[in-house]
Amino acid sequence: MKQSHLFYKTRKEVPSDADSINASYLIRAGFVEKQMAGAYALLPLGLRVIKRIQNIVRQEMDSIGGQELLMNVLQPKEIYSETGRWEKMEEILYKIQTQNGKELALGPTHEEQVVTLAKGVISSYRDLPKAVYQIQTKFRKEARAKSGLLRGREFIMKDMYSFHDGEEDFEKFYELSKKVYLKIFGRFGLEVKIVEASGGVFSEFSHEFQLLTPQGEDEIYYCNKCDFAQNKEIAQFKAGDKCPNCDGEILVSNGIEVGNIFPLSTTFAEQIGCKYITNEGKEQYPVMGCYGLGITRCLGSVVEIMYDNAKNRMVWPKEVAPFDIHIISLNKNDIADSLYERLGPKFEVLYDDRELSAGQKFAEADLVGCPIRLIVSGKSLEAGGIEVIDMSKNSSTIVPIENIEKILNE
RNA sequence: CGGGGUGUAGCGCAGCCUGGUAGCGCGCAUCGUUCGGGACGAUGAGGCCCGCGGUUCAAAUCCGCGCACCCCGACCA
Repeated sequence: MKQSHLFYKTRKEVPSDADSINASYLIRAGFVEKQMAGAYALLPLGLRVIKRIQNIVRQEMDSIGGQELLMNVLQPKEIYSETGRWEKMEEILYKIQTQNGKELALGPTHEEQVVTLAKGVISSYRDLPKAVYQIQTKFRKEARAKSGLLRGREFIMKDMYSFHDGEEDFEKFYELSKKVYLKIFGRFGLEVKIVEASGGVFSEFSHEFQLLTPQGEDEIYYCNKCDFAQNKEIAQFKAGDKCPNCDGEILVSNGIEVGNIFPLSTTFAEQIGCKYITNEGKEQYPVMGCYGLGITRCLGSVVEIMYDNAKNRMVWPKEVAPFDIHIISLNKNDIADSLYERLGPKFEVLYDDRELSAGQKFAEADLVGCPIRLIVSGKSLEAGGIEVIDMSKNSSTIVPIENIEKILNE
């Protein structure tokens, strides 16, 4: 992508209604634009990061047997009739009507629909286990949207639902999902903690994936030695208490909930009447789990952790960067053009082909935040080639033009 | 939902108290000089002053009612 064509504009000043580091940065750098409280448009740069996040999630969900499908944003009131959640989730549901007065909600989550779909698919223990997921925009009527992309009224979420023949099989899958979630967040460059939490309107308990950071809204109590961690909602501790599982000490931190998984038992299946015949010929309800992961929230979280506010500089983790490589030519020259032609097909490349001052190009490049920067200038050519900067290490080397691919592939 | 604050050019703001030609910075356009860390000069374009109603010869400015946004709470997969 030539930067002169890119649909974006960086800003020197942040809109005064930006309420968080992630919103300030993402707007300033031209990744998102705010439509209203809790609703952000993804501009090309932001969407590139989102797509990479989504693809990592897809890969990992597929790796444990998940199958992608896409359910509906429009949910007729009737699908809630057996679960009673039309009333229970009253405060969160955006309700609308068709031209005939039929009542609908904009989907905040999809247990009702997925179980209804499963009724048509699962009739024997031979049909189990099954796991389906979708990546979709969800709508929740937040009383107070805030923290930029971290708490929106409209946000992209991955939600997976699994169906099992018995608790034992469910538990195996549930534990597997924890591992794969940690792997996913690791690929985003995020170190998260698994935290015990309440189940809300879903189940008795749940597990949250919390990114410990002062910017988070949640309060987490965790052990400094072992894996013990609980959400404030259920924690009976205070800072300095002894860990119940080892001789460690309980610490407190804020956290951003980037994922949340719930054991649903057979509750929804029973309510909606989804059953199958076991290998002993008996009717049984499948044991279910649901597995949420906030896609747009992850975008915001990566920024909260990685953005250097003092230097106005971002370095995206390699796997989610909007572009792999940023070519910056400081003087209009054919060498940079041909380098772009060469690398373009092999990498995701952003090429700053504009005629601007070096300072302005560098300042904007710091905002875009590509992990690798290639500088083509009179100075670099005199020194023998292209300057290659690994932004995460801040290391710079001059590489002869013909060796560029070799270096980049390392 | 309760308390507080703010709405003026694409963005950041001043002007409002004390009514009288709508301003500054960034960004944008043209020209020239610059050219390895958001350069400089000159010229120029760009406005439903949040909306509706009221007071007044005259309203961005005063009064009333809405709406939106932000902050602090309450709530929250």
